Amino acid sequence: MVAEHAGVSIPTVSRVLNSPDRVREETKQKVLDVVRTLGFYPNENARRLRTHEVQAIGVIVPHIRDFFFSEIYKGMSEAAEAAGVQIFLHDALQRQERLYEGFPLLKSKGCSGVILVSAYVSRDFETWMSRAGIPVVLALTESETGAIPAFKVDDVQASFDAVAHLITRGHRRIGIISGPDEDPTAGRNRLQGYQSALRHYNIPLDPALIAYGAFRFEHGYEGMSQLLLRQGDEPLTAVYAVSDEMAVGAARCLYDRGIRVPEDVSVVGFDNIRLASLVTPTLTTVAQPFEEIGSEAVVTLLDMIHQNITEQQKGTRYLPHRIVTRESTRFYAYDSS
Amino acid sequence: MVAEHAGVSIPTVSRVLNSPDRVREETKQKVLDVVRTLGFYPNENARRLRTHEVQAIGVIVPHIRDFFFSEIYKGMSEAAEAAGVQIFLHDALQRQERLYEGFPLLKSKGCSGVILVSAYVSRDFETWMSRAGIPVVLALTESETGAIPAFKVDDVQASFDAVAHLITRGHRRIGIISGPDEDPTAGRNRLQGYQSALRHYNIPLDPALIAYGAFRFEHGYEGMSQLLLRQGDEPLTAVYAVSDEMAVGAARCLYDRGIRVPEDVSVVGFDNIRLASLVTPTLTTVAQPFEEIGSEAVVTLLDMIHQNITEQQKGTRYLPHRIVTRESTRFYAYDSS
DNA sequence: TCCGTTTATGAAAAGGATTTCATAAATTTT
DNA sequence: AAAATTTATGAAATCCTTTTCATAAACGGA
Repeated sequence: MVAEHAGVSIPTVSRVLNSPDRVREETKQKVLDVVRTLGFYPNENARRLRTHEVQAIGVIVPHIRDFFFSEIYKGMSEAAEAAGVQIFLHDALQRQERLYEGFPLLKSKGCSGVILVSAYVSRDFETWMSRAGIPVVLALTESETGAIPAFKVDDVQASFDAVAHLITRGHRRIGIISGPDEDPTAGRNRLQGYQSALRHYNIPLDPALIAYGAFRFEHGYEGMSQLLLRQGDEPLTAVYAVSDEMAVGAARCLYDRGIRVPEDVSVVGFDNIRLASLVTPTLTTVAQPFEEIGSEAVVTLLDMIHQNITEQQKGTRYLPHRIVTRESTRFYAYDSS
Repeated sequence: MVAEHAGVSIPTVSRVLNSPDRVREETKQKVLDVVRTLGFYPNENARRLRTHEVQAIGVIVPHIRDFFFSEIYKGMSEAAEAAGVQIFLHDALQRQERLYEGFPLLKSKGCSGVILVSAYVSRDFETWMSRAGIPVVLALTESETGAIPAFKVDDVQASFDAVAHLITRGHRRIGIISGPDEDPTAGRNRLQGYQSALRHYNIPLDPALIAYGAFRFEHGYEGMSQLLLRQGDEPLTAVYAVSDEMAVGAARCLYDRGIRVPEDVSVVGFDNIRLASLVTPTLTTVAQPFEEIGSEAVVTLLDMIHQNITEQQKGTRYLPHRIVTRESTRFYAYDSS
């Protein structure tokens, strides 16, 4: 080790860096000077080998290009850094098998635990994960059996609130562009919230006003154009898309057909990614607390690792969502003619 | 180490795991059985401490929320994975000192090299980097001295092309919302490209048509509103913003003032991030080959690491840009009155 | 059968920090 | 001023592997 420029022993340097009060002021300064001059940083591997600190956790995302990724990653990386833990990122590149591969891979790289973001967790997937023998926490998704700790918003309630936002502003003919029916989290749950809001306010459900898509711009566009074709005599006055990206796609579809947002049709999205406030009109949407979800997931995972358990807080914890009102929704006044 | 259940020595276990051909079949099986039974994984810290074979490189970004991050990261992670190398990400959270910290930090974590993305590299910064004693490659930026390998587009030429795109479509009064003047890469260079395009086509330079900003939506908005105030008797018919985000901000500013894009004013951006094709009108822009830049940077860095040199390919390599024509620009027909 | 190779394994060193323990120096107590 | 206590520091052990290096066993050739 180089810091013997200071003319002290190795342990003294270590003490200066770790427990500065246990060393004389004079020596401390001398050592710190050298440390600064040489730009010395202790070797993390050696230090962790000795201290048994956890060194890394893994994060698996289905697709790093998803807009919300950088939001949730921020929360995760801050929590990880605070705990002195390194994050290993694994991008599944939208391929299911790469999602699976991630677990043994990250484990072999030295990750003591894994956070799985957003991906749908089937029963099969769940047994696969448990076989990996490594603590897992879910973010933005949950497991069917509820055996794995998960952090997300209450999709049913959030969806209910989004639709209620429209209903309380006078809308009655409200379409939905939902996620894939196979996806329980962002698909079925959000559809269910939509349906129960309509029921709650005594508005008839019209299957023609339901479209499905896979969260992307194109799917929003396509879904919207289907809804327009199927809406029948009584045109819809509002659309709820279960992702901001789809909402923007839907808005574009309306724009292309000369239908104004929000004057003719109101649009609500889901996520509150940055995109929502950059488009024109800015998007009313359901805000997910991405950063908080990310940091909570990390904290919980680290707890699990330290206590050496695989299921400390079994089940899903719901974090608060909120409706962000922007330009894409407005009151609808029924024609009195 | 627990694997002495197998009745062999520690090095033998190590050999079974690392160079299986150097151990007798029988012993190998015995050891592997125990390894599987006990679910043994070698301690990564100890292994890395010994081998130095750390197989990791660091990536420093000024701000992970920048839209282009996920684009360039994709290229980097693919190249890194192909080489069997782990990426350690360091988000500077927009703070200059965290940018600096990144180098010793990543090094101490075992990174054998670092890619610095997008951040402006002053002379001071450059000496700091060299002091870290670790190979560095730049992406989307370059060093003043040109001593560090860098990958980016030719900003001057790209800028020239963007403005030429407008000029050849009949525009004469063209404003620019440039980057900060202190930023040579995306600031001065792009401004210079703008100026030389105007000169090349014999169009008078009007200082009133130059605004500055820091690449974000708000700065685009603000810059645009300044240009509108200053444009004088002969209103501008086109604006070139040196980032897509700023271009979207500028478009919003125009929208708010009832000026139509592209009917009244054409808008060109820079980057071709996904945002550009999601907004309405979709944005004509200068496409940067983010993925390629990312992967090239990784490949070069790995070369440098393996050859144990700090400056294999000194200087900047320019990758091809291209103009992507979308809805935000159109031909301008001069009033013949 | 004996000797030179090759092969399989173990003992010991190395890697770079932290931590324990012992000791020298400084400080306080009596 | 001597004894007792506290404080600052270094020597050596430790963390867990991998990697020489040495040695014993197995093998082949003459």
